[in-house]
Amino acid sequence: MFLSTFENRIDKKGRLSVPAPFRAVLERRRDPLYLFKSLTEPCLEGCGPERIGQIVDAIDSMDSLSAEVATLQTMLSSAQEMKLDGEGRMMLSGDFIDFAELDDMALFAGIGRSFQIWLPARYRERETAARSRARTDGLPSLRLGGAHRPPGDTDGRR
Amino acid sequence: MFLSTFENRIDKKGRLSVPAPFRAVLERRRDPLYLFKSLTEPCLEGCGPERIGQIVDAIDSMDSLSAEVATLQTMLSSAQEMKLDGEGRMMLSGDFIDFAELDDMALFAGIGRSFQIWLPARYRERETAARSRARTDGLPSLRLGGAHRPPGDTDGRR
DNA sequence: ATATTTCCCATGATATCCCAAATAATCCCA
DNA sequence: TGGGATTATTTGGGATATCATGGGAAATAT
Repeated sequence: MFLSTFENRIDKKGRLSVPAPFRAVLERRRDPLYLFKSLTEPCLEGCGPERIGQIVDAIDSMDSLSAEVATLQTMLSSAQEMKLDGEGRMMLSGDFIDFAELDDMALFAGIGRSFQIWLPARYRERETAARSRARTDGLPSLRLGGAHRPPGDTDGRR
Repeated sequence: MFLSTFENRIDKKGRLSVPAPFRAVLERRRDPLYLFKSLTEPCLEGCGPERIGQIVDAIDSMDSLSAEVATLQTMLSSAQEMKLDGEGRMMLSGDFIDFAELDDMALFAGIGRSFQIWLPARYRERETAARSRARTDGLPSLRLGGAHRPPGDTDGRR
């Protein structure tokens, strides 16, 4: 799972360290890292191959003429497999830098099965907005059930 | 179950002992400990992996454009898996310390399936406020044996 | 040839490990 | 029941390892 946030520097050669905990998630499965442009927000998304596969499968199962398919294809066509150097750094293409409007710092935000890369200031704005929404609107309805498991269920989920 | 309150010192390296009874709860299941910033209050929340997994799964099953997803992502992005040293201590990041406005003492308050970490003075304020509310407004309706929530109950608990 | 990328090693900051001291809780026997 | 001993737990500090970062040199491409 990709969790937590990390803020790393983009050096003058354009290199950016992938946070060690995120690398560990990928290396445990010997997975390469893919980055692509978010469809909905000015940030980059990072994930392993299984998520890319899910998108491919979703496209295959849809009407190939639909607008949704065109949208998903946009994600795939922006995706790059990132190669990391010996120290776990990647080089961001100018296209990626421009899209996320990054300058010399990048903020990695883990969201479970994937993570995002943001301009730090922009991420913080968004976080503040989410927190004030949570205070006024309440928390999202999560079926944080737990209460209904039958006795003996030891909950093997991760 | 996480119960009772404990007050421990944050040493100058930023280390904080997790109360032994709380560690016992996690170790019995061989669960790691996760901390994240509360969405609504100036405190940290601690839990095991099952709650994190519920959030991850909820995100995957929701409309990824909704505000609720952004809120849940904020929770995950603030979550960290805490590694404990041989003595059962964790290192609090500066972000966590700032968010909960902790200085050199931290109060752990067990609330069943999770616990909270507060600045001790702030926790006590809150506790007395809650007690006086209970006297003036009456008790919230408690329905023990809660296995019977009707479908659609959104479960505002945290 | 010139610019860019990749590889390699150095460095400082910070987290982790390991052992020891201090404090608090528990036990046991009178 | 009391008090001393034993154990569990918390706290402290030094040594070690990890990680982000920076820069030079080699390799690759333009």
